[in-house]
Amino acid sequence: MDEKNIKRNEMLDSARFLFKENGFHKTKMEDIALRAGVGKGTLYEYFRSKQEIFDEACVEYVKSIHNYVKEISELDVSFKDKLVSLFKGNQNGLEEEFEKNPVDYIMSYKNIISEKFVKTLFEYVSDMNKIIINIVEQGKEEGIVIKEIPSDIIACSIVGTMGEYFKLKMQKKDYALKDDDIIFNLLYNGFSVKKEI
Amino acid sequence: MDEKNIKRNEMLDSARFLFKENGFHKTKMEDIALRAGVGKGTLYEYFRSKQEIFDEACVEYVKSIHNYVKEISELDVSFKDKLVSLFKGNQNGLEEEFEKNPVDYIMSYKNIISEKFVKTLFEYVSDMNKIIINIVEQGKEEGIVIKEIPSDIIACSIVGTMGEYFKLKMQKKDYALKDDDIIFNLLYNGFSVKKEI
Amino acid sequence: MDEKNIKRNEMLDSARFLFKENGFHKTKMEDIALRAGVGKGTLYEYFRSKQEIFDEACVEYVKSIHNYVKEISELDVSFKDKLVSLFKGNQNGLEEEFEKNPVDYIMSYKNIISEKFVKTLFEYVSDMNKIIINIVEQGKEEGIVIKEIPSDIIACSIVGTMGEYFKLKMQKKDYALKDDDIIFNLLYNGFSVKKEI
Amino acid sequence: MDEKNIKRNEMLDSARFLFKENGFHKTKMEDIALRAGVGKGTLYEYFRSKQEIFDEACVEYVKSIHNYVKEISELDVSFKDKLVSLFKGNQNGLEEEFEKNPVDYIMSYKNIISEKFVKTLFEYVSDMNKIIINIVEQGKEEGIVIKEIPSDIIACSIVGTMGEYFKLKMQKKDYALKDDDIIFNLLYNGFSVKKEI
DNA sequence: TATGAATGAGCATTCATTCAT
DNA sequence: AATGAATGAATGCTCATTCAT
Repeated sequence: MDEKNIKRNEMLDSARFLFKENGFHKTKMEDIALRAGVGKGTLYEYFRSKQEIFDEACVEYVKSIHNYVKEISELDVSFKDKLVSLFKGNQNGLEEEFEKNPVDYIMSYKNIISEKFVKTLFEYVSDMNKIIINIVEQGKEEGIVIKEIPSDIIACSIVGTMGEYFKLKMQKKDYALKDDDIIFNLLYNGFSVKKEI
Repeated sequence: MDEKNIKRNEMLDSARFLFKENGFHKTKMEDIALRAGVGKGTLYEYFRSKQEIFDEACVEYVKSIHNYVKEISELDVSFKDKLVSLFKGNQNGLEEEFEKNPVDYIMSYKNIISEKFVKTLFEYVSDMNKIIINIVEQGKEEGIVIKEIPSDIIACSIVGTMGEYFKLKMQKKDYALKDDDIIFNLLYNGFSVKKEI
Repeated sequence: MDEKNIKRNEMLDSARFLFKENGFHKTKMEDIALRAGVGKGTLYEYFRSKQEIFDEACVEYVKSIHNYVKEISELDVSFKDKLVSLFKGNQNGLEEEFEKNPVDYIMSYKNIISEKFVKTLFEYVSDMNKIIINIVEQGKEEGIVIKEIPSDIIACSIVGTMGEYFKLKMQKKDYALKDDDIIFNLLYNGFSVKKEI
Repeated sequence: MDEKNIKRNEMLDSARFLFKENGFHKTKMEDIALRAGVGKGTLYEYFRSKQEIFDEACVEYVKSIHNYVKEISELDVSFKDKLVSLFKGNQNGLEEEFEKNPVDYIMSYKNIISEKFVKTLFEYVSDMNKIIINIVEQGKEEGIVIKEIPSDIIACSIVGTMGEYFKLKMQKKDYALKDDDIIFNLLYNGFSVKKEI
């Protein structure tokens, strides 16, 4: 039965790769089967339809990000360390997964993912938001984050900046590690010139 | 000739609406024609193919954002006012346009948009990035933005935060105008508690 | 009213040229109109349909061959001269018309020409056969053609040889006028070596 | 693999029948499939397109005539016997095949057959001409055919007469076997009255 | 259980024809 | 009378899915 699951995952991996590479409609069941090294009919022994494969692949994707964020949030470390960990995401083999914000990911597939899965996925995303907000609130408790700013807005800033920064990093050839420090400093202190007395 | 262009735009609008609503593959030429109030054949008098309609609609979309940003950048106002204007985008009927970052938009359609148009679109995006960076540099000249932080990283922060904030706003039922102030303050000063002497 | 007929013929000529060049299905009404220098709608002022244009063009073609043969048959000249005239057909601007035997022509279009016109055309062809047979019979009366051979079979030989000879001539670069004599001799005396006494 | 070829041929036969009966454009893929007793999609498992089916059917047709002629030419029999065999073609189930001269056949489809196949077909035809000319030259060697007449012109006469004679035979209800003798005599000795001494 | 040959619903596209100007 | 923009019926082809082996 475990062997069955291994095979299933191989198919799902083929599918994920091809969906990412060529999109849903340009990916044919035959391609998936070929890449997974099985017959076309076999796919239907493990999945009800192409749609189901796609749905599962999507859930898998969003789940992986969710788990990643959840794991970080549950570490017994400081707010700052959690923030750093979140930003390192793309250095752990998850790069390609993180190239797209989960919400944008879902939105771009909203006409392809089965309706009920869209709901599931948004639940994951909503949960992720809560987790991020929890991290922010840990920062407030630690006296690092200003209590007066609503946590959801701070989460916005963190997530948005993080996403754009990822994109920048990916295309930047002269990316330097110190850029990471700069981005943290930016989040902490903003970009305005501080008037010294 | 102008009349011809009006009709053309009506068709393009129908198409845009349906593509946005149902995606490329679920949108049939017949649907587009029906919604535009013309015959199926008429579409082919104005466009070579479904693909061409889609490409044009995409370009139109990215162009509209590009123009919006460009216009703001060319205003004879302060850095701060330009920033404010960028953030108001979604209050001018462009909301639905701005619901997605252009890069994510292009990426989500990268398997559908014709290759040559993907290139065109990325040129627009690249130009938009430059425009935003220019605005940041105006801020530096005005002595408002810290010169030591690379402008592209600041742009990241602005664009990313802006995007996420838009999403938050759209789903927030109790959105208050003061939230706008909060987000600006966040960008300017970050979220860290400032130690007073 | 005569002017009307001139225009009509211009359209028919365009059509004939294009049908011959590209075939029925690759010839669009728009092409015919364009070549005739009129609007697409105008074609429908003069003809009921594309089919009608095609039918008329075909009839015109077969009629032209029929008339050519008929005219020759009615000349007040000897059998031999009539035969020579028939063979000269392709030297009078009718070459391209004669490149195909009318029967083959009709057969190759039997699925395109309207049924009632196929009938008409075969009547023309049948009449042409009779005319050729009449010419052969004139030859018999003149004591030149052997009376014992059925005239229709002789007509076969003349028409078939003539057709193939035309094809040969068209592709032959070193065609010499004396070839014409050879072919006549062949028809008259066959190809067998004659045993002299 | 052989089974696959049998099926393929069944489809090709359906297609050939329908193309012959109704022409290329009036023959729908669905009709071909229906007649072959397979699904529409199956046709595309065996052929790339309707065009490919048509091309193959044409090649098959011209090939069959070519082979027929080639086989006769390679028999170890006299010139006369080869000629007789050629004229019997239509008594061996090839009738319907021979109803049209291959050149006329190709010409009538020149706008439908793929260009590269037209070339292939004309190569077959050209080869057939050479074969016929070889037969004529055998006749010369045997001392039966007059050496002074160019062989290609004699071939013209044979092929042309043969073609027309076939047509006549097909429509003749009172066709008699002795007609065959008459036609041979005609080819050998022509139609002119011979002056006896 | 695994397979891939067979299937046919579904859709983009073409082009003869119409009709308002 | 002449036009050409608008039309939609008609059809080739794709590919997810089935099922006999």
